Amino acid sequence: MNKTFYITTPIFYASGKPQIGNAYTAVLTDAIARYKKITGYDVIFQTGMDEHGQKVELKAEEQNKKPQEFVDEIVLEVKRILETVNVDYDRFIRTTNNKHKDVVQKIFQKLYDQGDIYKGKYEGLYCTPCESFFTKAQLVNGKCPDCGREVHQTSEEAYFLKLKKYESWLKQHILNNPDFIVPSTRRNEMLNFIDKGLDDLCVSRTTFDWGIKVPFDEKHVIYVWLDALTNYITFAGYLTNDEEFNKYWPVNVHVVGKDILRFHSIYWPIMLKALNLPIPKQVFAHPFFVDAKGEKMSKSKGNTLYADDLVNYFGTDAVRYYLLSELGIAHDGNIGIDLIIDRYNSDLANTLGNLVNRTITMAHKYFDGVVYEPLEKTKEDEELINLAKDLKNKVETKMNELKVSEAIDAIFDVYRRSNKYIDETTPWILAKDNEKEERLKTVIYNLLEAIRTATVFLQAFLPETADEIFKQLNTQNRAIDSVDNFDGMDSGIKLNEPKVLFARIDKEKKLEEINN
RNA sequence: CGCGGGAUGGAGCAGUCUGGUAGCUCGUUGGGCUCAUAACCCGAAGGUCGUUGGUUCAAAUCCAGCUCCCGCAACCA
Repeated sequence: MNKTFYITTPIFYASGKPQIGNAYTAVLTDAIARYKKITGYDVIFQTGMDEHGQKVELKAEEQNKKPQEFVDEIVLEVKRILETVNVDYDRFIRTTNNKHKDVVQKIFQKLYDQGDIYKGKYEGLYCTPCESFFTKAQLVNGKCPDCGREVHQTSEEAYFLKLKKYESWLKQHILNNPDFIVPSTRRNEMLNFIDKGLDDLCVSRTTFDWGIKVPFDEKHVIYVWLDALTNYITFAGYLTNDEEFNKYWPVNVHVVGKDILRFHSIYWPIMLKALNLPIPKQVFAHPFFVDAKGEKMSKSKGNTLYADDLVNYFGTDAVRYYLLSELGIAHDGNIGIDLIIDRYNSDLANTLGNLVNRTITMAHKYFDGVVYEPLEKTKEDEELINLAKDLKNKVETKMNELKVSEAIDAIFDVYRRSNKYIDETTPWILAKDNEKEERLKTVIYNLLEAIRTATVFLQAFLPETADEIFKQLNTQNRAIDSVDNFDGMDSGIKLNEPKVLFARIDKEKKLEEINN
């Protein structure tokens, strides 16, 4: 039986169309999941929607819809966007699912019965027209950040989850497991947060209806985190399918945006601990995209980008490539139309596309597209072959550290080196000399095999492009262990016709086209 | 003194733990090549490695101070 690997994205909040940041989280998780799949893991990649809450209720009301009706529509939108960036999830879950609601109520009941949840008073600054509580830090000039009106101190009855009790346990766990929260800079932030002392977490509300009811107190709705975070176990079989639950839980990685790390690395492990369940092996808080000027994207600034628009302009893999290669694990990165065009041209069109095109064209021109067994390898070949053979280990190392952009960079190193190899070996000169025919066959073979090797790994990141390259190479050898001996291209096969993978973009024209 | 991260040629980054010729991608520029998508390959220009002081034969790297930027700071997916 293969080793299991359970990975999740946060569930998307159903208040509107997900923007590029949400798409990034999904694509990043998808890349990791795909990589684990090709390296032989039994993978479950779960994503979905958080469909409850006041905001959803209000949005639905604005559109004269029932909340359920409203979220049913948003689900289609979210799924459509995930499809445009080719996110191949195994499970798409929804918190309005009956089984989920049922298990969440049982969890709430259990935590209440054992004294981890208690009834108290939620005190805070309340804006009556907005029906919302705010913290002091959220206020703008001491007024409500949404409507700008006065807020006043008030309190409502609410249920709380005890955190204090688990504070030192959690801190120890983070200290003892350096990889539990990555990157380390975020880990430090969490430790620092704990050191200030944890206040109990409010887990119910009475100000709206659209949610899961507290089982023994129907005027209370179970508040977002206890409802949303628990999706990771309710859909993994907790209390409903022991066999499956034991197989996949604890989750290997929760991939989250850095804004919601606290909920995943502090509140969530505490909930699990209180339930006497194992906690996640790892929480990965990824950085964010800001616009080309370095400013945060927001609807009011009008600099928001959406994945489906970008895919319209550049295609699925071009967008995936930009997202995955631009952001590392720690620092925020920029995104903008002209930045994407630059990267597209230099990496996808020039380095990769042109390499595949020129190589396959030569194979057709010199040998009618037939692949011949390579003969003796010269010193000239060694560097390329060694680089290609090293790739497996490099990618493995980087992916284990979740350094997706560096893994991609290692793959492109092979493509770059291949372009150089062509100039070193000058096939067009070999082709003029009949006595050099054997050498030319070897050179072409090495190029094809280097491309094939790198493309085996590219599958995880740019699946459509990898498929197209394999198709042009006319090979089905794409398994991870086909790269060990640099002999995965079968001799005797005939390559298919070359087709341009990424046509160069005329920047001026494209910008004009997009702006109109 | 809240905590943490960062400052490296025009841009984005690596190198700092384990001091010893400053590296990569993009851009600019000269050349080469013609298999290819005006592409590819080679060379060049461009950096007092934020700042001040210290340790050392030797500091981007270690130590101390200072300046500027960015995250986190409690219920916001």
